[in-house]
Amino acid sequence: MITEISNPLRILIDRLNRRLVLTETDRAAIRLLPFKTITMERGAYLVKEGEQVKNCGLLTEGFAFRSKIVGGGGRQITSIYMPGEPLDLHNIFRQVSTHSLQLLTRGTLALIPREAILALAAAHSRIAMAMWADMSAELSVVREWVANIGRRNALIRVAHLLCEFAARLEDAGIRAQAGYLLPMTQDEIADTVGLTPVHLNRMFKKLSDSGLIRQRRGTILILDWPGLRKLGDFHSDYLLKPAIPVTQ
Amino acid sequence: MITEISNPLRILIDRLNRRLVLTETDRAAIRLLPFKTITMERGAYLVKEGEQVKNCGLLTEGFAFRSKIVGGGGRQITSIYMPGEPLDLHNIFRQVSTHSLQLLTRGTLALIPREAILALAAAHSRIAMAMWADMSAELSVVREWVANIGRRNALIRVAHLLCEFAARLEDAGIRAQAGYLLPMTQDEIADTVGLTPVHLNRMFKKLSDSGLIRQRRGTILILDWPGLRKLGDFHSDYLLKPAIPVTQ
DNA sequence: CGGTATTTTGAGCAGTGTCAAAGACGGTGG
DNA sequence: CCACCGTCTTTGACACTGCTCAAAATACCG
Repeated sequence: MITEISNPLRILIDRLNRRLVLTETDRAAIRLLPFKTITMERGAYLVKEGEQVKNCGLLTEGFAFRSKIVGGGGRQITSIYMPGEPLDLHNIFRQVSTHSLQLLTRGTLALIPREAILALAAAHSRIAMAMWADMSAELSVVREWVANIGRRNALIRVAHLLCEFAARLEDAGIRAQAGYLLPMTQDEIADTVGLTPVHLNRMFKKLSDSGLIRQRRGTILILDWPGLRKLGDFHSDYLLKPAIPVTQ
Repeated sequence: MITEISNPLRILIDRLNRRLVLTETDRAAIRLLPFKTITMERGAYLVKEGEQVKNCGLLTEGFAFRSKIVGGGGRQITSIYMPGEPLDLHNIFRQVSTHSLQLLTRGTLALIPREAILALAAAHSRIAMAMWADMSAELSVVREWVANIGRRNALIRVAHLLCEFAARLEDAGIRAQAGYLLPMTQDEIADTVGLTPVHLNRMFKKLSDSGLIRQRRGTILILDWPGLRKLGDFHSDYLLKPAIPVTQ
C-alpha cells in the first residue's frame, strides 16, 4: 500500500492525469520509465546554473526551489516546488540550465533520464501534451509572480504568497487553509517576493499584528483566511484547474 | 513568393521547427490546419481576462502583449510578443483566460481553433513536444522577468529589457543590435518592468545621458551595445537556443 | 551549554512613487 | 497648409516605501 502510494511513477501519473486525462496505454508506458531514487539534504543542489541537465527530477518528498543569481549578487527565487511535483520538465529542452534548483528541505527525488522522458513523450502524444499542460500551469504561476512583484506593495505581496502556498498545498491534498508548515527561512521568502529580509520581517509582523496570521519558525497559522485572501488580492483562478479530456 | 512567406502556417512550422525538428509528416499536418486571418487595430483585445478562449492566435504581423490587472488597478504586462510568434498556446489548456491579450500595434493574426490545435497535437507527438518546447522558452523569459523586476534596480532593469528586445528581434531575423523600432509607449514599458511611467522616463534619460542609447518616440538607437549589455546585466542564454532533434 | 543561524528591532537614507504642469509630437478637420 | 486637440513625454518638488547597516534577541543543534 505504502509502496503503491510512494511509487514515484504513480505520483507522476497522478500528476499528469490531473492535467490531461491519460489512457491506460499511456499509464503503462510511464510505469516502465527507468529511474533512481535519491535522498538529499536541505540546500543540496539538483542543478546548478550553467550545468548540463541529464535528468528530470520528480520530487516525491520535500520542497524545492528554483533560483537565479543576478549581477549584483542578489538571488531571486522563481519557483517553489511542493511534494509530488515534477521538476525540470522545464530544462528538458535545453542542454544547459540557466538557473539553479535546490532543496528547501531534506527530500527524496526520483531521477529519470532526460532522454527517457523525451522518448516517452515522442511515443505518446497524450503524455507530451500532459507535460506541456503541466508547464502551462507553472507558467501561469510565474506570471502571477511577475504581477505580484511588479505591481503589488510589500504587504499585499507577502499576503498573496501566503495565500498561494495555502491553496497549492490544499491542491496537493494537504489541509492548509487554517495553517501550514512553511519550510522556508525569511531570507528565502524575501528572495521569493523581491524584498529585503528585514522588510519582509516587518510585513510579517504587520500581518500578525492585524490578526490575520500567527507565525513561528517555519509555521504559518492563518487566523483569518478570508481577510488574508482579501488583503492579498488573491484569486485562485490562475492555479491548476481540473484536467481536460482530449477527444481524439 | 510573398504568399509563401506570409502564409501563417508556414510561419508556425518554422517557429516550431526551431524548437524541435519536425518531420515532413508533421509539417504536412500543420499545413492542413484551419484558420482565418484577421487584422486588428492597436489596443484591440484578442482575449480579455475572464473570457472563454476559443482560438489560438498566431501573430503574423505586429506586436502584442499579455497583461494582468491587480486589485489596486495597476497593470502588469507579463509577456511581449513579436511578429511571427504564436500566442495563446498558453491558454489552450484552460477554459477561461486569467489575463488579457492585446495588440501593441495594428497587426494581423491567424486564428486557429483551439480544438484543431489540440487534435493536431494529440495526433502528432512531435508537434505536441514542439509546442511544449515553445512554452518552455516563454517560461524561461518570464522567469528572467521575475528576476529582473524582483532583484534589479530601475536603471538596470530598463537596460536589461532593451537588450532582451534587441536580442529577440535579432532572433526573429530583424537587425536590431544597433537600434530598433519599439512600438510601445513609455506607459506600457513602465507596466512591463514594474515602474512608474515618470520614473521610467528618468531612467531613459539617464541611459541617454550616459551615451548608451538615443531614443525618439517609438525608436531606440543603441549607441553602445556592449555598454548597455553590461549595465543591463544581460546574458542571452535564457533565450531561445537552436532546436534539438528528437531521435525516437 | 556554547555556537551558529535566524529573527527582530532601531535609526537613517536612498530609490521610487505621487501629483501637477509644461512641452512635444502626430493626427484631423477645415 | 494650418490650427487644434489629444496623447505621450518630460520636468519639478515632495512624500513615502522599502533598503542599509548594525546590533540585540531568540531559536536551533550538537
